[in-house]
Amino acid sequence: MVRKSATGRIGIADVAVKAGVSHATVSRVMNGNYTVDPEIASRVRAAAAELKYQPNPVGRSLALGKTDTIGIVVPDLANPTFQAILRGLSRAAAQDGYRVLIADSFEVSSEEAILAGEARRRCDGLVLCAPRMTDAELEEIAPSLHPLVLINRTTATAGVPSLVVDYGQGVQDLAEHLVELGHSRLAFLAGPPRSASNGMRLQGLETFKAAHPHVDVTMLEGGSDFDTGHEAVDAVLESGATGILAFNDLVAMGLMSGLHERGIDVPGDMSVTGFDDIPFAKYTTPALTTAAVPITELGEQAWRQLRALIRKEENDAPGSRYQPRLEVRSSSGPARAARTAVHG
Amino acid sequence: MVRKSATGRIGIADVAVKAGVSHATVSRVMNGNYTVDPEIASRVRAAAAELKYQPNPVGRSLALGKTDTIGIVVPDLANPTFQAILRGLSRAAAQDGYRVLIADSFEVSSEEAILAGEARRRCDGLVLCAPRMTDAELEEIAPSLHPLVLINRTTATAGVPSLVVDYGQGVQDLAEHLVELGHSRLAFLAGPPRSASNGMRLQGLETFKAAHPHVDVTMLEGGSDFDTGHEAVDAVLESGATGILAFNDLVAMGLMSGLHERGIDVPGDMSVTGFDDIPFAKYTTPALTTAAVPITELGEQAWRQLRALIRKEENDAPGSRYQPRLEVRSSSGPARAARTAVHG
DNA sequence: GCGAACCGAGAAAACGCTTTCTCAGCGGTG
DNA sequence: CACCGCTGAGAAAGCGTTTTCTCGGTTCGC
Repeated sequence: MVRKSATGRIGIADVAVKAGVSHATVSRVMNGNYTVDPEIASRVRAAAAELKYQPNPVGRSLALGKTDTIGIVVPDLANPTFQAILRGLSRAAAQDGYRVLIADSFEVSSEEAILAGEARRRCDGLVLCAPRMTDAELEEIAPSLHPLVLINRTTATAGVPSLVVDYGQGVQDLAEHLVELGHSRLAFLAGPPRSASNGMRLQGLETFKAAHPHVDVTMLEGGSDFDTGHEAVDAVLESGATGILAFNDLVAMGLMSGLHERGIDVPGDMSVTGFDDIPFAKYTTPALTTAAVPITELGEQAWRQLRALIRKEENDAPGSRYQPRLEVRSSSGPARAARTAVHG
Repeated sequence: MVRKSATGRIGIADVAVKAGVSHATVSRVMNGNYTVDPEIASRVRAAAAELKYQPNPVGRSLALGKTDTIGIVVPDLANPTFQAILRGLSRAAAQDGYRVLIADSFEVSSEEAILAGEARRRCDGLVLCAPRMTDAELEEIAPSLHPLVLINRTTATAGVPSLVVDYGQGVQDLAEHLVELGHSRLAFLAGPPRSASNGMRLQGLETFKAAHPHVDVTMLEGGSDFDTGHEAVDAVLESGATGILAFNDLVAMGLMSGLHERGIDVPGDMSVTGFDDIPFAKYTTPALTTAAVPITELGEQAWRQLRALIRKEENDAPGSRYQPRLEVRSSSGPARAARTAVHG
């Protein structure tokens, strides 16, 4: 009997009729506008409660010009790193009454820009993790995406904060660690060729090589998941390296699993390091030496920055750089020669 | 110069002016309504392209009464199981042009209903994973949430498909497996007390106990994460059990890590099983024996069911039941006594 | 050659809400 | 007692679309 015509749901008009006031007044009451007579206000509230009225968010959004929703574009929802960013973001945003719309580009770089645009139009702001997109493309779409926060990328576009993890430094720390353990032949099991964070790692390795001319660093092609690591066993063995820097923890885990199948002992015969310190890294056997990134915090921070943009606040910290922390566990150990020396 | 007044973005009106037609005609062209003169249509398209016009989804949603978005409520975004459901759902929905809005209830049961309602109002449909909500509460809100798909719960409300994993059967299979290995003292490291899926496991165990009166099954309190498992080491040891059924893989991993610290050999001294077969289960050491659930597929299926509801199609399969598949790996092995017997 | 059916496009209504505008009604003041 | 300012609530104008309604202009049939 209270059913409204079109949508079948109860609207502001129904409450207005029931309370014997105009719908404008209902709106005022619902939004805590205190210019309404207390007596009428309570009558409206009673009517709303009785009808279980809940304002339609779409109508509200149109009128207010905001959706109380933010979007996030990720390249792969199966990757624990992005899951953690999403979690941190979602949690922080929820505390301020915002919801999160997700868009997974499934590692297809051509989708990234389109998804970003679509998501942005439905939301009040966007967090973009688009490692495959070219710089030129990013530069082109960034202005239309504002308010925008970038993860692991930077742009010349003004007013776009960047949250970037210093992968270069992290990989250097890991390499230093392996060298200190006596490894002189390293191999880097790279990530996806056009990935931005892979580029940062490569740069870090260049710096490292310059500082350690006597250390041999082989570059191996790779990817970003378990399987990549697992399939890389042959290439890794061929390289003759005894210290392996895997693109990330997933790749490292895949590699360790493959090495195990071949009967190669980690860290006895070979040391393996990962990157990210995903929650599972400490539960592998041997526990994975890695570079820990405060990734959930990064998601939270992304929300802070985005919120500042949405509220048009002065943002004193337009972006930040995260230093990975070396997490030494048991997947890395003394190199064969060094170990023999110690034992002898 | 082309900037519109209020929102600052280009609207249909700008295109209309530029093309010298009414905004109704622009709308017709944009929606592929062929009652428009081809010459005019191309003029409109040119204007739209030049202005980079993109229809405002909020306005569209209001007019069309749909948002092309679905919502999902999960109890914990940190849990790989829900991450996998989300991924499968998101992927399947994306293929049909739908986006996913997420709502994390952070295991707070009182939030589940509220979040569900809020999310639903912004979307065309909802997938609900609300293990803590009481049956009564679920029954009460279900009608207002339609189109709705439930995960691991059922309801008497008509037209609400349920996708449920047969945890009862799974835990029975695991218990049988342990018994076959010679274990006669088992312990169940339970999940969150009010969790629906925990209840299903308990029921399964009752059935198991009835069939195996000679087997001793100790019930231990627990939770659903790493830490729970890690902290349960003492209780597990006290129970005297040699075969441990952990609530899920996360708990099993935490437990194994704790046992390892105590120098207890798995599976030599004790067998441990998990549940879910999360991607990391096969990379633990020893690799985890578990009950595999086709969880990504479950997310996909949730979308299928929801889509049928949204499109008001006849739905011949209102819900389905998933049988876990026993995945025997190396965390389970012969019981001490049995093993000795074998060796002797 | 005239009315009927038709076609294409503008005008206007609708979607559900917020907010400005407007105007009764009231109390206070000179 | 007339005027003014103020309060509180209804009317109406958006917000940006889609879609129905309407109507001038053709075209067709007889």
